[in-house]
Amino acid sequence: MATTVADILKANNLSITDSRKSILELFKLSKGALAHADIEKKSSAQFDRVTIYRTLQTFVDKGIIHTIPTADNSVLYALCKDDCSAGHHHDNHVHFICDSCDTTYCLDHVTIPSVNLPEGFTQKQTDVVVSGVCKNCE
Amino acid sequence: MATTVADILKANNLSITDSRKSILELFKLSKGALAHADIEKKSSAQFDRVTIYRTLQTFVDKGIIHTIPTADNSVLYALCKDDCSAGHHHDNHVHFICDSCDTTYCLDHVTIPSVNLPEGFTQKQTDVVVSGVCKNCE
DNA sequence: AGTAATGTGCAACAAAGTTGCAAATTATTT
DNA sequence: AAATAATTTGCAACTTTGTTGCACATTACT
Ligand SMILES: [Mn+2]
Ligand SMILES: [Mn+2]
Ligand SMILES: [Zn+2]
Ligand SMILES: [Zn+2]
Repeated sequence: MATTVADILKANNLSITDSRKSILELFKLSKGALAHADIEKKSSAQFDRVTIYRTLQTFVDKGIIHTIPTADNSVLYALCKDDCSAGHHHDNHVHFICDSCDTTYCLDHVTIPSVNLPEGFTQKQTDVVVSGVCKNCE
Repeated sequence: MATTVADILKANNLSITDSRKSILELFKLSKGALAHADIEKKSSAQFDRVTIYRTLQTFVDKGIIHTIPTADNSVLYALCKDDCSAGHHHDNHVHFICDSCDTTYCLDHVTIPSVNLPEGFTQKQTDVVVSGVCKNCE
């Protein structure tokens, strides 16, 4: 019994609506991370820009998706596969951006390496974004 | 004989103008990275928004400053201290963002750890952004 | 089915970034 | 040191991206 998108919404105390179902479905079907613009294009039904913004924000708040920092400072989102919850993300994995096909992957099994900070600096969170060529493009 | 901002501009074949001198000076005096908005505020003389955009882009192109990816996807810039040149950045250092004072540091002496990518993925560049509390705020 | 709670779309707005072009500044040549 | 050529600046106009308030629609609850 695979978890449906409705299950996920229910588990997070979110009303089950068309837009949330469609957008969450998109994430489940997508190989890589999605930007706001991708969702506007890919979703068969047409949702208002504002609805998409709010849906994404809600999903981030609930720990359903996480944002990914990129070198060109575009905003990307991907499903949380770790056990994230409202207010507590712990997506401690490396992200990979393919220079060729532009897909952004969550490398869920590549853990964040530890970093030796100078005296006086305390680490709380570490983001690692690697770019290069992905396995489909090599 | 310290290198003046004019020297840096000259070395990069850039005309020595008021805005470029002021903005470059700002970077030299600043402890941390600067956003476009910081420059608009901090520069004593008032420059047009467009001039600031273009100056920053020129400096990035010439390898004088580099951009820093951030979790909240704001665009930050900092001086390149490594031997970067036009078209060839190699700022292989860790960046640190203080959650308390919001300063972003280039940790020039903390080298990027290596990451074990899955089969088929080729690494070209790695960005590491650590957040936490800096030495001034602890 | 009826009511309360929540979410959506629209409109209007704000912020961020881009482009073309004339005027001003800087560099180069005489 | 002028004159000229090359580059840069500021303005205006525009695009793109993101935000907010509110009436209406949908979903959840009794
Ligand atoms: Mn991820
Ligand atoms: Mn740096
Ligand atoms: Zn690829
Ligand atoms: Zn600090």
